[in-house]
Amino acid sequence: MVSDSSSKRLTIYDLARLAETSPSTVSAVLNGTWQRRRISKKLASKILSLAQAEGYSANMQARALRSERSGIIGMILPLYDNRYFSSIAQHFESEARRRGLFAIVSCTNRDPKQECEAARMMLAYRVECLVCTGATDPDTIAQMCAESGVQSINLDLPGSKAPSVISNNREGARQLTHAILNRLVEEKRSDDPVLFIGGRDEDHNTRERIAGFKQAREEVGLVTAEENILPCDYAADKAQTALERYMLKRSTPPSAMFVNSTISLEGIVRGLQLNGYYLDDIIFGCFDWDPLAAAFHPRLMMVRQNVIEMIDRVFELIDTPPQDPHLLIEVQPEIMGV
Amino acid sequence: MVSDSSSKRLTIYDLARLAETSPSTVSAVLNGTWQRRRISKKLASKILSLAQAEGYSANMQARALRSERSGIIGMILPLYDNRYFSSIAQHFESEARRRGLFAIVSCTNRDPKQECEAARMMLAYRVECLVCTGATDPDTIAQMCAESGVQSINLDLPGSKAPSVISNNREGARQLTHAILNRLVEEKRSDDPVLFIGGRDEDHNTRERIAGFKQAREEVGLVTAEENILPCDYAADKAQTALERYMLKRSTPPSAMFVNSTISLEGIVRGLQLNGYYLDDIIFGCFDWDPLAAAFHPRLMMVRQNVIEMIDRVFELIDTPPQDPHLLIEVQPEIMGV
DNA sequence: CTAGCATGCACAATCGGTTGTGCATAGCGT
DNA sequence: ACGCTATGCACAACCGATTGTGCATGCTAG
Repeated sequence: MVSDSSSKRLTIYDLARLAETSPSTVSAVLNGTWQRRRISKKLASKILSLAQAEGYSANMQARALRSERSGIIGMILPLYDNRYFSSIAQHFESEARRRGLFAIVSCTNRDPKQECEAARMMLAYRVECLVCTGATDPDTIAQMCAESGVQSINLDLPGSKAPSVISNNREGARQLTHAILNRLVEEKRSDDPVLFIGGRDEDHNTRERIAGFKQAREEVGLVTAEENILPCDYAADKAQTALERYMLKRSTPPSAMFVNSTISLEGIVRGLQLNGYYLDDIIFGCFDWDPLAAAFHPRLMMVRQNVIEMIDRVFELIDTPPQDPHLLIEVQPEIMGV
Repeated sequence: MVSDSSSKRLTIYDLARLAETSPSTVSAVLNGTWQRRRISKKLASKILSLAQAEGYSANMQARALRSERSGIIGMILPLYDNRYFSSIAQHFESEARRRGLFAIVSCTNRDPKQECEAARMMLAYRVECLVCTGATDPDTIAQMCAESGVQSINLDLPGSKAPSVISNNREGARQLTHAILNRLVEEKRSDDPVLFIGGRDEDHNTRERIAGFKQAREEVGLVTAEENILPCDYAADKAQTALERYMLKRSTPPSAMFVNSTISLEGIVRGLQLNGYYLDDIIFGCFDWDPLAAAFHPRLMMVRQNVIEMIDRVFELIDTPPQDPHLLIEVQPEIMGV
């Protein structure tokens, strides 16, 4: 490693001087097109070993500028801090890496303005594709991408201007609800009501989950009272107060609850603990997955969305872009702890 | 919005044609140096509104290439999937955004090879600074950065070739241990042993935490037997089997445990549940923070590292790079649930 | 002996910005 | 009327790669 004392980094021009050849030849060798350009094997290996020895690393900005390919793929994400979104980020990254792409992920706090701003930044950095995860307003972003000629894909929440990959929320909710109801039967409490709590009723996923919940109950001959459906938003505090308000009318907590995310579960559990209720007898079904929570509670069943398959589907869409922007791919989640 | 049907994006040359001026003028106006270049206010606002109307967005690759400033700041991270690391990523991102920088975060699975590879990529994209979080081998990366003339900073785990920002692990552990011991006294079980479990004894943080643990016990006149210190690595399975092996000699679980991360806690709780032990009486102190876990267990105390302050310190170091690469900044964590 | 092709490489334009410099014109003082 | 400065902008070089094209040279075939 000769690394100049000058902090300037090596360019193909430096390598060309060192190898006594031309920059274009160095470029061809380093980006693998040298056979097509009929560079001799001898010169090629000379340049390669030189580059190695000197620790050359290509300036991606220059490459991107000239080749019109940034090598970057972007994702916007609501939050990192739950197992679902963080594993989405993680798999997205490693899958991108496997394909020689550099993944950049931006966290937008479920805020449409931040989503737009992040998308604008990503487009400025000339991402080759933008994956829009759990966006509150996916269509605006899809529109921005389309105007820049950049492919976009929706993940977790569907949109109408770009293909979408989501979980089969209805079927997952149906299965989770059946699991809850079976557990009630096993424990001879089949007449007790089940409370659905958490999520937003404007949001596609919540609506589907409510539909699955009702459908499962219908399938065993139960009708669902609207008062037992509480889409009070996701936040822990909202869920906690919603439950407290619900319980004003009754003296005991519901024997079973369908909780629409771990963050809602957090509020609910905290509220019940604070009020001195014994938790272990309550049957929880949570449409989300957190192994630490699952370890703590014996009657907690969880839906684990199939992140690996979802990310695979996303990259398949990237490889062969579909014609239909309404394309909706639903991936089956798994019920844990039944 | 006139957006050409041609998918080509607008450049300063297009804007110059539209505004009947020169590209250099457009550039000066758009990057704010127009006053210094004595462009008339009239022309400036004409160009600005044109850029707005046409939805111009600068090509960051071109800008970075010419100005030698990518506007990118990088971070490598072991994992996303716990509250500590995910909030590090989240605050890093928003703080970077506040400073007009674009954050890119890469997940390296505690694997030195992946860490190196990610650092290489980041350097190829000409990050202006690299923050190295919880790296297994921070010095190698600091070395790579130094050779490229890029500033680097260690976070969470210290290194010797770049300044480091970490939690005050020893003091945090000392306080957590005191909290555990106080609880034992309150519950009249002060003679029961306390088990330290989880972490790696090669790792700086674990060593410090063990030291803090022992120190706290010493301060109340207790000596710590080495058999009660089990740095069995972080993974859930490792912790589970380590605890099971430990319990072969005794019939009941320890009344109190100092658990060195939520991932270890997961294995321990799961193991105890599987073996039918009643958890709620066990006092847990966990050097990590997870509000959902905290909601579930009444006797779980947790250490919440002060991520916001740590990230602030990191950016202060970026703003005014210190001369001494051995600089170690320790941030006080907070004990939750005492 | 020479046309013709393959081989091996160098030249130069280009991507889209940034920035040092230079050149008009206008305004001002004397 | 003349010189001087201030104003307002355009020119062109450059950042570091990629890539179409062209020019020697060597070899083969006729």
